[in-house]
Amino acid sequence: MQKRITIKDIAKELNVHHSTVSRALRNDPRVNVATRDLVLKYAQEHDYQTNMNAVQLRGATNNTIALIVPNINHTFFSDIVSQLTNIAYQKGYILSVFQTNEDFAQEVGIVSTIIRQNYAGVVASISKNTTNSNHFSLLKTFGIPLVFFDRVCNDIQTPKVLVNNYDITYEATEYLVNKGYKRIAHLTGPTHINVFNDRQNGYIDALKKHNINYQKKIVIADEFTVELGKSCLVNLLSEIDKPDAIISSSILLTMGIAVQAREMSLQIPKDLALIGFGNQLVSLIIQPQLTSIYQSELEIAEITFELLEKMINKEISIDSNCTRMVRAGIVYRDSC
Amino acid sequence: MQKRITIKDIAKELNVHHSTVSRALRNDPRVNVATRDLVLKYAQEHDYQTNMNAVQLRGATNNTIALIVPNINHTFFSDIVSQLTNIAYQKGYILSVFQTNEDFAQEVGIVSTIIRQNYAGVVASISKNTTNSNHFSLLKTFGIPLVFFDRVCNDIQTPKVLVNNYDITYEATEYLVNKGYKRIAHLTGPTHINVFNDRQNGYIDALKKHNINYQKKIVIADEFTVELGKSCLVNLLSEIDKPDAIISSSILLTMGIAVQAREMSLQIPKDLALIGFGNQLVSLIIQPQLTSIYQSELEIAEITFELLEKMINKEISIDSNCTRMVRAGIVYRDSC
DNA sequence: TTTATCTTTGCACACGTTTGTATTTGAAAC
DNA sequence: GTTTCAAATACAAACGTGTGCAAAGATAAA
Repeated sequence: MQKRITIKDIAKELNVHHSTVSRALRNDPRVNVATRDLVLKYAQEHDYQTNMNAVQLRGATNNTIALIVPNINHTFFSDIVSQLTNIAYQKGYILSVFQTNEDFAQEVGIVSTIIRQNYAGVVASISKNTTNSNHFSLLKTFGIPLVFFDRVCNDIQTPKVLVNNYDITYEATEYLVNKGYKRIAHLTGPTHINVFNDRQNGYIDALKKHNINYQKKIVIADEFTVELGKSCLVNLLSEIDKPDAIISSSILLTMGIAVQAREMSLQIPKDLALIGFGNQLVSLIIQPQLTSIYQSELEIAEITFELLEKMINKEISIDSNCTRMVRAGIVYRDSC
Repeated sequence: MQKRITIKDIAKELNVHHSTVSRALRNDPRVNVATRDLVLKYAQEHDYQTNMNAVQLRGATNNTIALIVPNINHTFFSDIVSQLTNIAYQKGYILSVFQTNEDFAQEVGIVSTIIRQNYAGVVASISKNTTNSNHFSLLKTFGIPLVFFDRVCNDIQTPKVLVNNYDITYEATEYLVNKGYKRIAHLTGPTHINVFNDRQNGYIDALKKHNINYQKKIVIADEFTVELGKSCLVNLLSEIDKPDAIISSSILLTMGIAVQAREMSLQIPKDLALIGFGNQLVSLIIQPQLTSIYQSELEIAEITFELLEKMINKEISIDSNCTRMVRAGIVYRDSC
């Protein structure tokens, strides 16, 4: 392992001052073309790589954007990662992804790391166990642009990209009601997260509007797995007034329900209607194909990046509180 | 946005020298307990965050490990990400994930970024379009530990964690032969990648051993999508000697085949046997459930991290060329 | 030849932190 | 009161790069 080559090494070798080398490397017009080419050639041949720590120490920023997600395993988030990676790359940035694993302590640690390095900006969707937002406001304190998407901290003034979860759940519920289902259950996540709270309210309000008094059937799942989906269905069916339809907030829970229904020889949609958030491959693979709620990960990524880039370029303030809404939609298939 | 607080700010405020503050923050015994507590208290209250650029400029390394993957969307890789994130966190590191999107230029850019910052180490699986490994050897030049997993560059001396693709594909092929299938096709990826090359060789050798002369039915897919899987099956079935079994190298291709078969009213496994790499949720959801080849992402992640950590701690050389093999297995279900 | 103007290069300091060495302080020993 | 020693703190240099300013060198105008 050889020592890292620096601007001073090049300068010494070429008998010029290191400031000349510095300028040459950045195509400063103040340096003679001949010497510039000489420097560039030497740098190229000797694999010179800028030491960004030195550059950033002088106040410059990274060309790296940090993306914080709860769980990269969930299709929604991995799709966001993919889209955002591409957009960022096209715009000259590099995207660096961090997974909190739904763990508050890890989230705090990650934000801390991001602050200690000089990232250009941060895109985040918070963990289920995030109890306070001090670490995120710290980002703002240090002047690092922050955009939330999907799961957000409401008590912090920063741009947010949301999905119209209330509306779409209202619509989905109403759709089931109009199809004749009366005992509609809702399987969702912890309601201290805006996403699940909005969905629950949409569900409740839709039932209210249609004077259906079945609103107690809300099951809060603390984790999203197929197993939990299966046991949820078992529990729901063991009660006196079994549901005849379920709106599920997670694709894995939905799959659990579908699999369990199959194992119990329940017919979908005859015995049980099913409509789930997340329009992924499995929704098409499973029989019957599932009526699903889709969200455009591309659109979310685009808007999120657009806001972040504007913050980085000081076109909008770091304290801006603008909220952008992305519309979800329903893909009608055979499970209702 | 307030100015970032530094060690010197604290020093000035507390009327001590900044070197004392520096020592206090790192619990150096040479500083008085009283002043230490004073410093720590002040730092805490004013949200002091170490400027890692300054620290790293002096030669120190990050506590961050970079993970480079072709595509975070593929379950195999997102599982690796999850596992590796957890392991790294437990060991006091933070994992930062980069997606190359199977693009060589992006891969080069990412490696360059990693070098310019001072990452503690790199874990990588190369892109499909990686034509040379200069950028990776540059990592070694700069003394940054590198471990390859799954898809590797063979021409570079560094630890590698591989899956026994040859053996398992041989085994899978033999299994189909023993089940009575004679016209076994193989749907796989570009064979300049070790993974697909190994699988293809396992397939070919198994057929050879059993004197089956059907080895021309190898289809190289340049991308892994459901759509391509579907069209591949259409093409294969349009030929004279149609296959009666397929070994597929990608879960998405496998799904495409299964969906197309369903649409053409082909019975699996009666009309067509199917065995695919990747044992994921969809393999269980689809009917009939698929016989699949699984690889332990946890085991791969563990071994990879173990090797990387040893390199970081100088327990093994940065030029070590050790190769560790992880065993894949077959889950027997209903598609053969 | 002298003066003015422009091009090119060199110099020195700053960024925030760490660390070896020097200095100060205070107390104990003589 | 002076010396000795240890504890605590201050000083200074270094890491690699960028940049305002000064200086030198070259060219053109007078």
